[in-house]
Amino acid sequence: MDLLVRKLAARDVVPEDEQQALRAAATETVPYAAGEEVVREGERQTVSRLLVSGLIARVKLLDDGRRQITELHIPGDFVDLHSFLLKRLDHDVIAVTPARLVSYPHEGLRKITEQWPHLTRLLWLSTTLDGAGHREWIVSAGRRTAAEHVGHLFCEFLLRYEVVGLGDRRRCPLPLTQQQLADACGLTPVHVNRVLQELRHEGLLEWRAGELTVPDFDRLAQVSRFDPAFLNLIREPR
Amino acid sequence: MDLLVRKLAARDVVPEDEQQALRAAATETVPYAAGEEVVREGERQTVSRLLVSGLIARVKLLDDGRRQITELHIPGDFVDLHSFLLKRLDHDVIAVTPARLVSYPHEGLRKITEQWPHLTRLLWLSTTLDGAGHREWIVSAGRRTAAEHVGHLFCEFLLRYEVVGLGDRRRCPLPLTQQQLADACGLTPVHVNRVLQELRHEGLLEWRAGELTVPDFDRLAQVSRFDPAFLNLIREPR
DNA sequence: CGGGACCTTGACCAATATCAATGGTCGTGG
DNA sequence: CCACGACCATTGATATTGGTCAAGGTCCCG
Repeated sequence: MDLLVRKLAARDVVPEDEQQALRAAATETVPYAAGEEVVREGERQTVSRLLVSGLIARVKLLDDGRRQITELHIPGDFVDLHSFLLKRLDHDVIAVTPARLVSYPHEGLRKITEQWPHLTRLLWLSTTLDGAGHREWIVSAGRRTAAEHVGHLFCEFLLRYEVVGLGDRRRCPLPLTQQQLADACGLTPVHVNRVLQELRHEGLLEWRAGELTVPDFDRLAQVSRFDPAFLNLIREPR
Repeated sequence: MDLLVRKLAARDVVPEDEQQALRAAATETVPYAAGEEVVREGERQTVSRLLVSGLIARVKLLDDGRRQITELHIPGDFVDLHSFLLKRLDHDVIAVTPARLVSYPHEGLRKITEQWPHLTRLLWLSTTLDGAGHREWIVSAGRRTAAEHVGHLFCEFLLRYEVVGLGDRRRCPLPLTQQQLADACGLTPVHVNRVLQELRHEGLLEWRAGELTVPDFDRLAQVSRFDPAFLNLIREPR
């Protein structure tokens, strides 16, 4: 919850009473094991979930086994706030690492939309930030080279972890396998491996034991054509 | 406006008083010429715009000229409702054909969030539908072949036009150039051309004079691995 | 000590991009 | 009414990126 407030506070003021209203809407905290499914595509949802710890992926599957990760969530992210409105998701949500999620029943979220218009707008904002992230991924998949794509994703991670105070632009957690990174980038694990070697040889990054280290963020950002504008890190009234 | 109601009514009941509240929030209708810019990336917005006629694209540009269309809007779509919350967009919005857009000042939308919680949720829903569309595009760019990608986009168009009553699953407007289609799919115009020939030779589609004709929707959907679930065409309380 | 998951490497291949030309269509002005 | 130019579609030859297949190698954990 605190992490969500930190994330929202990077974009607007979050008054104390709204923070309390949010807190009041939460029910239990549920732990998941690595690889466990949190939400299955198409099933009717009655709660949305906020990630407290761990890493979560939204995964879309094609019938012949092809898979694409469409978003990776870090602590402080609502992993399926959109299920409040969509009711049924178009994708699975799975725990990449062990994770803990706090439930927000839709009933309580509905009450928030009836009593807390500004808080409602902040939650709505949170889903539009997801949308902006999606658009950036479309660009990466459509028009960036494999190396730019991987580098861009890493830059995104560093800044998002920085926002919630769990990393900075030099280092952040990145507990993924190369296979999973490939699924996020729409590449082959073999090719991801080659791209990583290239980036490592150029001294742009290190990635070991689930932790990413980038000695010179600006250089990686430049090589990857990374522009942080899509993160909408501007504090103003919403 | 009627088109927006039709689009929303495909997902929930829209009471008459909410329709009126929406209508009251609109101000003027603005015409745009083909190719004209509607919104420039990064500029502060004070209104959102609903498309009444024509075709609109959201375009992201890289500094070296690469361009990616991240969404195509048909009548009945809010082209930048997300600017109500983001205030500054991460992309340009341009008119592909001559178009007319109705303005909804953010001030009026804010009032809606304060007085019409259910209508607010419907508008929020509308932006999450955009998000679901984005995810499908990520999959297309990352894990579908060029032919599947193009075919998938065409299926999406047919169904979206059907929802607002401006087409059906046999035919719909598609006033794009091959270059623009290439920018939407992250392909080269040359390759898009070859893919189109292939699809045409297999009798899957015709596309002339800005109109798409698909003799057998199910066959194209199957070939393209199209699953309409992401369009969330389910009528239920939100 | 053994097995499994993950990473790495090499050889080869396929999908798509690039480059360069040609031809069609349509609106406009002479 | 015709000629021109602009934009768009098409085609062929060739290049490149990233995929496929297959074989180790490493590391961790039971």
